[in-house]
Amino acid sequence: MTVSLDQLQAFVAAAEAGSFSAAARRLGKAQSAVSTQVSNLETDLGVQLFSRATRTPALTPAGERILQEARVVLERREHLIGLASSFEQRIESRLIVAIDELYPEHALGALFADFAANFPHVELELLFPLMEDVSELVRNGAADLGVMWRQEELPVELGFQTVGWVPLKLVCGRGHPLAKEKVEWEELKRHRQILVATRSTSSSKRRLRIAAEVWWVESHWVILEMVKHGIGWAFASDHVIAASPATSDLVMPDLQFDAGDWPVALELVWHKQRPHGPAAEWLRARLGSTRISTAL
Amino acid sequence: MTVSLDQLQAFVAAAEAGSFSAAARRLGKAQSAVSTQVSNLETDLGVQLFSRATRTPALTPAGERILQEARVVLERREHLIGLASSFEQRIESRLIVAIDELYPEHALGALFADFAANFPHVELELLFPLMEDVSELVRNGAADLGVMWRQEELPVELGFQTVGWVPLKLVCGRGHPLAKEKVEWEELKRHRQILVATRSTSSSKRRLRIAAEVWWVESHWVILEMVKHGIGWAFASDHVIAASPATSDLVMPDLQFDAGDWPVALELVWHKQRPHGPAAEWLRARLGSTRISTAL
DNA sequence: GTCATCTATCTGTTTTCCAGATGGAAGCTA
DNA sequence: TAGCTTCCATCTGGAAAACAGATAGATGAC
Repeated sequence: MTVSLDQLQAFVAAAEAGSFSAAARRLGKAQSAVSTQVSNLETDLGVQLFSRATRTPALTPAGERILQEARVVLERREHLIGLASSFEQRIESRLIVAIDELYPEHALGALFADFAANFPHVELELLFPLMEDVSELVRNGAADLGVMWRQEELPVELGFQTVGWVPLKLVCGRGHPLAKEKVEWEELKRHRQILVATRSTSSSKRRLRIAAEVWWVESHWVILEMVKHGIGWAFASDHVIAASPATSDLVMPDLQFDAGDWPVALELVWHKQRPHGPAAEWLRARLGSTRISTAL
Repeated sequence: MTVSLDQLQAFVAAAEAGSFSAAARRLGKAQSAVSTQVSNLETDLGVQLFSRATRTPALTPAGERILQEARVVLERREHLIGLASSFEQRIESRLIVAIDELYPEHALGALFADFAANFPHVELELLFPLMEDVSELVRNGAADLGVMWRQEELPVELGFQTVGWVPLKLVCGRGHPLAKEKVEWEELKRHRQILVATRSTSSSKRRLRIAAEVWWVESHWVILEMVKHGIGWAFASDHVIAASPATSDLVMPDLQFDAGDWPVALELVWHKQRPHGPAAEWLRARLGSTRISTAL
């Protein structure tokens, strides 16, 4: 009896993704590979993990229990790999950090000034990926660290830590129908919402969507321009609003159901398996301890 | 980066066995297979686990740390498999229990009478393996449960639980030089000791050896016969002494350094991975709760 | 110096896993 | 109800990984 980690990984991915096909897409494998791995695991364990009564398999009670244990095994393996990589105590020559544009830039200056003083020879690259999923960049190795919005679920390979909250404000143009007193929830639905476009297929693509009709735009600045021209309404953070030339033409509707601030949690993410050099560790510790203040 | 369980298993086995060759024998694999697995693990982790300065590799400090984590991963996998097998709630048709002869037989009668009443259709086989290692029998599946002496280390696949203590008494013949008053420790060393022979290569082969000169005999009864004839001295348990025809010719030396009883811990062992049916579970619980009394 | 034992490497074979194709079924929509 | 999309299990051919066994060189015990 073997029970390999690949089998457990396929099993956990299938349970979390909801189907073998979705798990295959997540793992970058063929659907038949996932199906076979799960089936082999059931044979090795002598237990049926999924019920095949419906089109997409559903976890059995035994499967629910085994799933918890499988997660633990995979986590212990990640921890072991993380421990191994901590032995490579060499300062990395290059560091790539992906930061969601929602993170207030003013907080970055002092942080990276200290970083430069502490690590004068590290070549730093900061990404502000608007059209890509930060977690995916960290996961596939294109970035060493990431700061992003909280997501419902992260790949098991990623560790995370909340680093603060950023308030979003709902804005529209002066002539927009929402630029009046006493705006109700249903009215938001009826008017076009302009959202940030991403090329990711993750659930983050649909974050903060409220309206039935939406536009997708790949630029915060262009979004505010469109809002100014009354094409629709949008969420934006304070520092983006303050920096926009359209600021004077934007108004915040008088929402009857909310104080007007929508706090969004920002999280630092890293890959558990990837070697953490002293520079990344330093930055991670600082980002983790430098709480973003909602009062700028 | 993969890091498979087979790699971790090879690594742990090598660390515990002291060499790749010994690990290969333990795992039933070719030496080259273990060597390659460990080498691949080092590559995958990016850490050197063994130093190759001497003939047999020695753990590096990083290897020591990783070893602990590897054990945890393997243990979690065993636990998962054990959980899976607990879902097979079917009473087994046959049960094989290996019990070291040191276990007092009088305690077995009532126990198995209850067992027969509770599981009338289970075919029971009791082994009293004198020439074989109980733990090895359980490990390779020749026995479902085992009762044995405590050992320095058990294979990771085995679970264990202390079930009691059995006093051993030191005996010699009436005409033996030790059959006098005030026997010192050094004198035990100088006279031949007769030990139980096993065909196992484990450390249990050397258990309780004190004297420089020893004989190995594959029978408790024959050992007492030889003791009776003054060939040497030996340890024996009360119930073996009481049942031997040589009883009246045996004396217990007047030890100056000890009360005369050498308590030996008996342990119940089982294979974590093997499905535990209700019968085995019942027996395990009873053996675990029925403490052997030193006062018969 | 001899012998036993160990490790790393190599080779050929076996086993395992993979992607892709396919057929059948479930579920959604018009 | 028909058509379409999506999913799963199975099959096939190929690739990759792991294996056992052989071997050379080195270490260590006697």
